[in-house]
Amino acid sequence: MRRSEIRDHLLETALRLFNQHGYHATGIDLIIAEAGVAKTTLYRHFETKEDLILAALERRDEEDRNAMRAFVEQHASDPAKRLLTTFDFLEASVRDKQFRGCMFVSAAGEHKDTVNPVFRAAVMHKRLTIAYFEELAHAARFAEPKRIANEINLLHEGAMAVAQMTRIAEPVQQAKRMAGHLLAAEERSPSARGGDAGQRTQAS
Amino acid sequence: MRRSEIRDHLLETALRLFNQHGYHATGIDLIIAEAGVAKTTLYRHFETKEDLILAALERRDEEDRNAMRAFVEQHASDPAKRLLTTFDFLEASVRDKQFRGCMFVSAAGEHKDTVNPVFRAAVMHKRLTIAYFEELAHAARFAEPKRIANEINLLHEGAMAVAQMTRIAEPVQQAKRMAGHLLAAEERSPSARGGDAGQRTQAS
DNA sequence: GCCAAACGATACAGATCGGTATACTTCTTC
DNA sequence: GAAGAAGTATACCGATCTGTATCGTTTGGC
Repeated sequence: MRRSEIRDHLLETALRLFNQHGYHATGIDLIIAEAGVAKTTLYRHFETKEDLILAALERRDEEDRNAMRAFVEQHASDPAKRLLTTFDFLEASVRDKQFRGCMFVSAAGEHKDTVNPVFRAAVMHKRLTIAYFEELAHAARFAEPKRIANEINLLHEGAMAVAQMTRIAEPVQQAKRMAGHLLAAEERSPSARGGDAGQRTQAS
Repeated sequence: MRRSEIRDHLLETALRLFNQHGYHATGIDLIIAEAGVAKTTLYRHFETKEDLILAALERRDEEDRNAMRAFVEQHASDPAKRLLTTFDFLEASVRDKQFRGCMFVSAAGEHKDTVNPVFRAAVMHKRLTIAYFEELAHAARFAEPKRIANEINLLHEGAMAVAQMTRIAEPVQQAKRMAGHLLAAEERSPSARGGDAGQRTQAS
């Protein structure tokens, strides 16, 4: 393993274990054992465990948001449909055997102080995710893109929380249907009524 | 303090600390120090820390659901409106200075194994909460009370998750508005169109 | 009022925690 | 190929973890 890869390998191992067991329950000794690395090496790359957690969350944040962008852009072209396609991406994440709930919600749940850097990193991820939703809502010419983005985000959070408990993907599909109904009733700028299914009757 | 009160006092103290710092981060030594009790006493009432967590969650489960029932029955009489009133109860919980997210979601987040008793206790709480929503949805004569209950629950979970990060109550109000729009479009048994605002135009 | 149970206080056990120190080896780079 | 950075392995540090043992004191029920 090349030296520059060790840091990446450590981050991947740490992310996997944090996801499996949580942050407090995952000790440094377990991380280095699973990564096959000496403790000295870990502490050469990360000053403290908290630094490792922060680096892992930053990595996961970028990965997640990039993956969602790529998925959505590939599976839908109409901006309004893209908002709904975010749920398809979420469904794929939830269907993963390794899914155990949102790592950022869990991070905030284990570091509840609002000034804690881990808590703040979790909040930042959610802010950036909402910003993407708003970008899509704006492109879809919804009258209130900020509110739409917050509603989509709330449905995402709800679906993930329910799926964390039930370990099934159905809540995500339900959230998508709910989002579809809500968006269909929203006002949009006239030039947005392009080729997509704008009006929807009460018959589903 | 009478002997029978010690157990209650321990549970209340543990619940407060679990809510403040999380489950792993709250040590037995802190709990007994805050409760002003000897370690021997705690272990006479609870065999292990996990037993303490389970007893605390059971207590919280009953308290929460009883409080929600009482609040809803007091603030609304129409069953359909009662479904929306559950969000008012949630808003009051979130506005509490001590709110740091749903304790059951956090419990499941720190004990992710589905066979873990703590995880199962969290799941049980959610199941019972959904059962109450279904009871209300049935009384309101919605065509699909199970689906309605799951949708209301998903909005509750989403609102709590967002509020856990933002520490504001606005997401709960937003979830209530979303629930109102969704319920207004739902089919209901004819005899349910009593004195409530059954049909709602697209103008909010 | 007696007795047993429960309490408080403290010390301790054994494990694990995050993090450091040391000494030796391997790799990269000039 | 020499030098220095980065790796491994291991021992160790002090703190903290859950849980137990000991012992004297308090208390409630008969």
